[in-house]
Amino acid sequence: MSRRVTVGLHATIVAVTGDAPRVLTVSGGGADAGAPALPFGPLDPDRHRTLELGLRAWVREQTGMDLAHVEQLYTFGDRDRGGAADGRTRVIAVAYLALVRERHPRAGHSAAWQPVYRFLPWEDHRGGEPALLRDGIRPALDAWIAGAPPGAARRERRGRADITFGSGAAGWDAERVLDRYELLYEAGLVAEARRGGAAGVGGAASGPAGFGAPLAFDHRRILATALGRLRGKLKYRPLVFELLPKTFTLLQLQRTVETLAGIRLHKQNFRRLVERGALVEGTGRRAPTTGGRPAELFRFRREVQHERPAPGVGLPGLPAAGS
Amino acid sequence: MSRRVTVGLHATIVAVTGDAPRVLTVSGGGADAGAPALPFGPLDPDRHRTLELGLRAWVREQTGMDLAHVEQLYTFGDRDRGGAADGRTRVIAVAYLALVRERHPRAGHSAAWQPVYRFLPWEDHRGGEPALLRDGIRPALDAWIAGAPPGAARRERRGRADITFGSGAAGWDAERVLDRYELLYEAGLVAEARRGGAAGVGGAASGPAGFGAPLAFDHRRILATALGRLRGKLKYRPLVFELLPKTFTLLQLQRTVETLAGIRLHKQNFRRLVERGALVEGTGRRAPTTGGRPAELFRFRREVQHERPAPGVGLPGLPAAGS
DNA sequence: AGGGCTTATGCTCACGGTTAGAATAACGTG
DNA sequence: CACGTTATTCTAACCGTGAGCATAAGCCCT
Repeated sequence: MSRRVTVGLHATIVAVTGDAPRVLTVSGGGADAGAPALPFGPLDPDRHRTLELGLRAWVREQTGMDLAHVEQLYTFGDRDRGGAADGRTRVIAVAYLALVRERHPRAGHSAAWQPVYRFLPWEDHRGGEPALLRDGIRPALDAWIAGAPPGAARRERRGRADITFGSGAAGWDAERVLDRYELLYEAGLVAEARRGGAAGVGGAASGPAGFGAPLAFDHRRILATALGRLRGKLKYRPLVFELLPKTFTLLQLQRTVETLAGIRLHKQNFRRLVERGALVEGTGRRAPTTGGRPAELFRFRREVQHERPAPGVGLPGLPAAGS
Repeated sequence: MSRRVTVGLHATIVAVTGDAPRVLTVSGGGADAGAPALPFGPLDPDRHRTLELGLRAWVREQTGMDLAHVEQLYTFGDRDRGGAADGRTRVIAVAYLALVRERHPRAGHSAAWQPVYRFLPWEDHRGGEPALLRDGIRPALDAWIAGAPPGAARRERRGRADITFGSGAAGWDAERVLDRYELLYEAGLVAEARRGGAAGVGGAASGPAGFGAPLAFDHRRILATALGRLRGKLKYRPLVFELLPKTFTLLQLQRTVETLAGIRLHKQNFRRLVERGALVEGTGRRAPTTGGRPAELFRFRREVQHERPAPGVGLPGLPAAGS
């Protein structure tokens, strides 16, 4: 007995290229043959003065990348979360979210950018509700619901599915990414659940591998946490600008937000929000035209953070916070 | 070298009694002679299957209390955060927020309830802006601002002070509890900063001990994190009801929210919000009268969590989320 | 040069929720 | 029974959002 405790520092590094949010992965290890993993490494209590510095050091070593915006997400510590080489070490995972502007994987490292929606395909609603949700996930969830004994237990399952997947009166809540992943995990509809030992409804309903591509260990849970947090924070913090070049058109800005939020937004209203919120200022210049009237290039007004309490881009549903 | 790593589990246990939010403390240790501390203990990798179970075990042992609602707050891991007995152990602190209904300290333990606003007196705005803020903190912050070299550095300090303490155009943002504490820490205006080694403006401006009563280690930072998170979450999660008896009047509910938020609310509108939000349902019964027309007793409608995406009590400024 | 296509940008209108307060109801007390 | 106190109902002004129309400014084609 008397296991050791190790603290792992895990990075969910997100960028947006073209019309897809991407996450940086390294070639995975662990029980599952080679599912990709998030970059991580153990805290070195001698060398790392703070957790965040330790994280940056590991990321630089594994991916050759220097991180700008970094924030802590959550700490995972269940005994069965995996992540330990042997059974004698207890690995506590402190997970971080990092946003980077460009897409420089840097050669010589095994790191690669993967579309976030490969791992969480049910989260992308920009083209309406994904077919996977209608044809795959909802039926499988119905089976899971029907698998509970009638009465309170079944109503409980139905209520959770309705609220997290927006089937009921309330619509789709883009922020509940983690709730959805955890529900699928409990229902045995993601590959990780088989490893972890959740019961599930059996293999047939969800296909042999479960929905979405798996990540090593509990890293898909971390990714879900990151996406949910990011979506929530967009509304009241000017995070998008960490992902954009220094100047950009309003459509670029809108597309980046839509890409992360997984939903489409009304163009004119979006424009009104960011302009009225004084989040951006026009440079006189125009963007290289792409077929129509050329758009003006804007730049982020950093001062906003010292002017208004909660500057964000405002997603529908929730009215914009602050002022 | 080659220090050991330990994971500490820290509990911020909050209750509301009368008109004050309270936090459970144990008799402190550490460098500062006996400042109270939050209950905490190290993770035992053999006995504690999850972090939360470990936390519950420690709290039961130290205070004799069983926790209901528990959520993770943040993980603190700076090398200089204190919390280690000797210099050879690196203690990572995973902090939790717990809400309990009643006020049962349980004899035989050193635990005691302390008013939260003893440690963060500038956070209570129910009676208007506290005198301490006007006469003590703002002048001291002005001195700190003036202590920076003129130009960008000084503007930067002024901007931060304005936004966190609401001096500028934007008003007081109740949620920025942590920002305010950290600003005071950096400015050397809380006792812990002297221990930690922040520069500060000198003792005279802030009094010999700094503003507010100190806690051991970095526990006041944890408390600030907890209060900020709690205030934020009130708006979109029905957390208040964890702090109230099973039945309560609408005024009791309002007072509890006000107590935590540190601001006064408009009575009629508050009532409309919770009723329209279907957060509560009336029992036919009336409360024992306290001077005026007797109020109806209400109870929390747990079903709400399965009906609406973000049920909360709604604070002013922000429109109620969801639906 | 002009028509047609595409994207950018400006503007309006209706709706719903919030703010703030008046007005009324129901109880105890002197 | 008038009065003070608290509960509860209702109203009017205001603001932000949701949605769509209309116009501007480029390109490409004939």
